[in-house]
Amino acid sequence: MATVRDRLKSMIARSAQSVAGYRELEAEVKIDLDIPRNSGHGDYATNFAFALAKRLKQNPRQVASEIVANLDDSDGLLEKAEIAGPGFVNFFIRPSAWHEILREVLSAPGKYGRLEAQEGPMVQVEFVSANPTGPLHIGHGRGAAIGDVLANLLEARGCRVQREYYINDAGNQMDTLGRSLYYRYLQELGENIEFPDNHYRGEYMRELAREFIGERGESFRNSSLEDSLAVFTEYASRRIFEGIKEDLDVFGVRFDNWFSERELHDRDMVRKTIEYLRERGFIYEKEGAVWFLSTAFGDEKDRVVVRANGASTYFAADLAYHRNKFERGLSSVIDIWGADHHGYVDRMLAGVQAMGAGREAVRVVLVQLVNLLRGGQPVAMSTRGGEFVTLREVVDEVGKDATRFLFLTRRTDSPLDFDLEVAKARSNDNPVFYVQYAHARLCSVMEVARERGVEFDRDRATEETLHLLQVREEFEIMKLLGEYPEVVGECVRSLEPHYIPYYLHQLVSLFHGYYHDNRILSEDVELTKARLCLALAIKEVIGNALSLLGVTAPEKM
RNA sequence: GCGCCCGUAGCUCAGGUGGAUAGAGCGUCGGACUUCGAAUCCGCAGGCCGCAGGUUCGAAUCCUGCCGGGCGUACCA
Repeated sequence: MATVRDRLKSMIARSAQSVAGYRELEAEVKIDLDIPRNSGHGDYATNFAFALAKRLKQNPRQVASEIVANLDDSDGLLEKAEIAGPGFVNFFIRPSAWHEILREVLSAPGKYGRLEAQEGPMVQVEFVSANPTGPLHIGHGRGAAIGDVLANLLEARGCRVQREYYINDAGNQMDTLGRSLYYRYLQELGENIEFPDNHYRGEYMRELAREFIGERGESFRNSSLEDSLAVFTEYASRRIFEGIKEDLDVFGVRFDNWFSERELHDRDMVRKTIEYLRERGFIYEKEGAVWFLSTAFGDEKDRVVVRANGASTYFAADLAYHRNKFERGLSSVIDIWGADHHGYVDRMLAGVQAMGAGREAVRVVLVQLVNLLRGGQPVAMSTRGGEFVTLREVVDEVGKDATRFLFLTRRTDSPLDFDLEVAKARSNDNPVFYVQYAHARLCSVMEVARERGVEFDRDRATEETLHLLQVREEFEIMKLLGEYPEVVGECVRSLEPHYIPYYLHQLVSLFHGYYHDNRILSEDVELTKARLCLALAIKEVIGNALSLLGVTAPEKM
């Protein structure tokens, strides 16, 4: 069943068919429904007549009146439609239409707001992809939460989704990592050597060195760095990567696929990709290096793929990686990157196009950085520098739910100040608890209803019963429940999850106010049933939305 | 210097592809528990939407230029 909004929208579209000249413009002039701030302007309003009139060079009010005159409301959805001001059309929905929403929410537990799985192409969401050179920090956590939730949202809209993590387990940094462990190893064994600059000096490297000694002994003390580097590199990256997986698990993030950069090199995919691009005319040599002609697709300058010293660049591997995605049959890829990589977007999209994929085959979501604060003071966050707070520490202290909710309550586009002291100290005052409390409260009401022996069948509420819901707040809530699928859809359209937390806050706020002024369980048996339906529907939507966010919906707290 | 993102209430932030009187949370101040959960609710105060132009029936939203922040500008990853 379609939402009230969708039904109204298609009713307008049908009506507009009768406006001369609309058919030619149908694709360009979208029908947009607003919920007016002022309830005197109806339940929904559209400025559609303005847009259409402008294209047709007609009077907006004239167009509006034609649309209104031709509305075919065979379902009886409307109470009335009015033309207002210079050409707005305001729609007043027949109140009983809102009651139908409850039936829809309650008819399929866990399904409301979700679309049936579709056969369309798989969408891949690639996220986190942190180098295995240190534990995940809080910035990775934000990317993890956003990627995970975008994947959930896509699934809710019926997409098949694959979650992938790209492991940068190749290149200089791996050698640096191995050397870092080697030096810490020697230090732990009492050797008086200096730890070199520009290496990974975090405390976790000392711990790894101690564990290495425990497992592998001291025999590497006398072997040269050259001889043992591979051993240290393998050990460090493997152990760190295990830690990353564990941290993600604790944070409630799972992946379908872990893709190794090293594998690309081992299978000679980097060189083959460069040759592939060369055949297509996008590769040339200059100053001893091999260049990719990314300016052909709007990048500001061409990019090196093989350096003069013969080593390929990280970008070359990324080209090979994306080519591999296409070879796997993916036609829709969402890359989630830290905003500090924004300068990288143009060249990557150039590469995508050079490989013959459409520019829209890869969408890049830039997640702004997290400024970690402690009592208002910035905390240094460099992996090599050492002193930083890990995602794990934050999750252990603030909690998975609150951390995720905080990450998701802002546009991905917007930098985030995450103050540890504030997050910890106010943990009971966090917006997430406001929402969770409503859920727990609703569960509690259900429990009391059961104890009192209220007979109530969620699937069998009659129309007459539901129509007992006539309080203003009840209509507001039902109407908002009806908007939920639209909110999920908007998140997917914009690749912005933050609409969900804001929606939840709005819904829960209405509920708390309603709950305060009205008794759900009363002597009036039929009204009680009706209100239990409403309560259950609210609980259902809160639960569904929280599950999309990967936040638990507690029955007690 | 150039490029991308961003300037909205004291603070932290929302404000689909321009819509009617600008919205929350926190904080301040003042109220509401004998009841289904007060981790809640109700109310007051708080705004030249960075500045200046432009586009039009209409601009927080689009364009230009300033001012002020963040990030990026590697033959690093």
